[in-house]
Amino acid sequence: MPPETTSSRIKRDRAATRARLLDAARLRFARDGFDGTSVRDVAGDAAVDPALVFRYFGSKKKLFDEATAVPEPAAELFGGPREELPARLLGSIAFQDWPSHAGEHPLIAMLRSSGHAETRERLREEVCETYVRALAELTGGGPDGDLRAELFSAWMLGIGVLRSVIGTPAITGATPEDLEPHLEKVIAALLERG
Amino acid sequence: MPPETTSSRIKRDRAATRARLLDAARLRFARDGFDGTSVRDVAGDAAVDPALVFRYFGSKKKLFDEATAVPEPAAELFGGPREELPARLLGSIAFQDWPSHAGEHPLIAMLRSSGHAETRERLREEVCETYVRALAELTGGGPDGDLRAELFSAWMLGIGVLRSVIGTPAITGATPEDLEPHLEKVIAALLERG
Amino acid sequence: MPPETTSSRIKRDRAATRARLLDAARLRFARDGFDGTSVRDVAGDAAVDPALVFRYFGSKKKLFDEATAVPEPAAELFGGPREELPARLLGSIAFQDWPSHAGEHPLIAMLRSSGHAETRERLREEVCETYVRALAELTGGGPDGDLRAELFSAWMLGIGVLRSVIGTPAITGATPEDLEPHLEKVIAALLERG
Amino acid sequence: MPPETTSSRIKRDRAATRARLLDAARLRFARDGFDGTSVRDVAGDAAVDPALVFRYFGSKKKLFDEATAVPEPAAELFGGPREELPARLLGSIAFQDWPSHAGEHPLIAMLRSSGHAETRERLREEVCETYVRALAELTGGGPDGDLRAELFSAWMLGIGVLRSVIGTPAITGATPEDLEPHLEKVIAALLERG
DNA sequence: CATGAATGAGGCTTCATTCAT
DNA sequence: AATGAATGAAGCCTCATTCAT
Repeated sequence: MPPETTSSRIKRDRAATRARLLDAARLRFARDGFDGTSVRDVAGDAAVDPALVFRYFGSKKKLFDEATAVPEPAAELFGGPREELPARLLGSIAFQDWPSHAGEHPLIAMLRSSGHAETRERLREEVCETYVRALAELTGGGPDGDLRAELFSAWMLGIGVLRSVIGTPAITGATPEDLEPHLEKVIAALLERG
Repeated sequence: MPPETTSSRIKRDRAATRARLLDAARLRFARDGFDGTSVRDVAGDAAVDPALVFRYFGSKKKLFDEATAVPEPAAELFGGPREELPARLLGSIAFQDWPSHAGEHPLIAMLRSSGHAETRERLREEVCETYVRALAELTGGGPDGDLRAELFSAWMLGIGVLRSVIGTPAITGATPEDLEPHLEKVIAALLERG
Repeated sequence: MPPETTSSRIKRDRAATRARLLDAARLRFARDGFDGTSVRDVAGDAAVDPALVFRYFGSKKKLFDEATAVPEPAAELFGGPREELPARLLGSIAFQDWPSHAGEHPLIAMLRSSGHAETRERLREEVCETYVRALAELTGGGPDGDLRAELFSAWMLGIGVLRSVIGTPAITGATPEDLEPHLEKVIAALLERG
Repeated sequence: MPPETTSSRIKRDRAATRARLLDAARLRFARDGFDGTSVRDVAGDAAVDPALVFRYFGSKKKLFDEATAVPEPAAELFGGPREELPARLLGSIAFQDWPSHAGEHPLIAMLRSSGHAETRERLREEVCETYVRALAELTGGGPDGDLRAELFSAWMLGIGVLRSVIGTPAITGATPEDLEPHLEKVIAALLERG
């Protein structure tokens, strides 16, 4: 019997335990929010003693921060051809499955913890630095370029909220193809130089 | 002193106390969410013993339900000329001051407690029955009329979120006049018969 | 059966419960120090739920502060004839039984929690404002009057420590009469104008 | 490379590590007391894994016992001329810097952990066997020789407490020269044959 | 033998809720 | 019917200590 069998009990492996805690935390925080998640919950999901949360992360808050840290700037998301950026963003927010975040886009999931000021700040930075900044390049940069980029971001975020959180029927049942023609029009209305 | 005076005084007090509790609860729940609000907070704001919350409402949850029950459908909102409906809705979500809800629109405030399934359900009903239904009348009712109405609702809700919760600079600083031209275009893009 | 029988179960009486907690805290803190005492211990001694400690005192620290607050300036202690003051002070520190403080003088008991800076500060104030100040009046006020008053206070405190804390045999077994002649001499050596 | 080199290196390391742990423990226990010191603190100061504390000493308590064991009776302290013994003792308690004990005399430092019965017992032994015994030789051995020796020890200990723990101003600012005349008088009052 | 991952008990504190008066 | 004292569960976190590697 190979020795890995023993070690496959997933025990005594700092990196693995930390990662399991982080995974569990991402899921719980995404689904139930910061207040709705207890350290015991997370530790239980990871099949680990709650004390390890503090050993590895210092506090519930720091675990939350690390678990909800935006992943890589999604290089592929912003890498492709410019004209397709809005479609890719919308797809990422509304249609992509994020198994690590209970299925939702991280931004949408973080809204669930927006009662905490710091979470709001992180949301603002992420929306401004990533979405608005990238979209503003498409607006032709007029005097209201940022406003239009924000308005388009608002639309995408709103779609995400209606689809993932509130669950209105039409948007929830829609496919990317269903949305495509409307996306075109809204792009034309908000993003393209007026 | 006639006995009904006493009893009516008590009755008025009881009703007044209940109302004060509801007002306080609305404010707290809107500002801090369900989890961020304690029964003692609410009772303290109403200058009332916490036990009365249970006497009058049964539980914190039931107080929440009653406090966040959607008010009347805001007759005036839907009463005016049809063409101005989207502008009125957007104004209501993004620009109106709701003193009873810590300044925010009730829908936006309820998002703060969307970790609770029942809150989500109530949000869905409100969005569908009120916003989508009313807007669908403007879409010409094509096969995707509901979808377009939802997409427009998503935009308005997203604007509310970006303005009240996340606080992105351009939308936060915008006036109704700033938004007006964009509103026109998005109406044309989503609501008017394509 | 008189109604007091029911209320003699010592329940539902805010003042009495608070007092019982305070008594239990004084005893525990005196005997085991701040760190050696848990809120559960105190509440257990008072036959009360631990949560009441926080309801009535706010925190363990505040309970400690209130429990170890110096009682009245012991009017009788400083009221009598001046020449007998040292004897009365020594008696109070070394021989008086303080049932509220596990038998020890409060100052001696507080030494057990002197790991906390605030406790040291309170001790300093008490020693300076009460003992040194009163004794300095007996020193003839020479340039080193305060020093001699402190040196005499040190002697009394040391006796208290040896008797109550360390338990050296001769002092522990001594009676006030045994100490009297030595007291006279030390008074002459330290307090009286040299 | 001969094998004993390796084993002796290890042995030296083991001894050195043990010694470093003891030094760190002495310092921490002296400064913060038993309860205020954690095993991790000590191990951290010694730059060593906390588990070694248990491997080398068995428990925190045993580490404490060993770390606070009275050092050698300080031969030099008791070696000089008899008449100067009280002055040397007082200097050792009140003015000597004990870098191994955070600056304080070990007896004073141990008072900080006097909540533990065993610490008190060790304090008693040390005071009796060392101080009282040596001082009793100066009392002329009358019937109350031990009592007078204890009373003088109490004075010294009290001075140490007021100076190092409580920090009363006059004693804290005093130099050995300031104390010298008072020392003479108290020696005459307590130690010399009456 | 040394390392460090893991643990379980216990600490302080808050909260929704119940119960005696 | 109203008050407020009391409660018990749960929350976050720390610590001494053990156990696998």
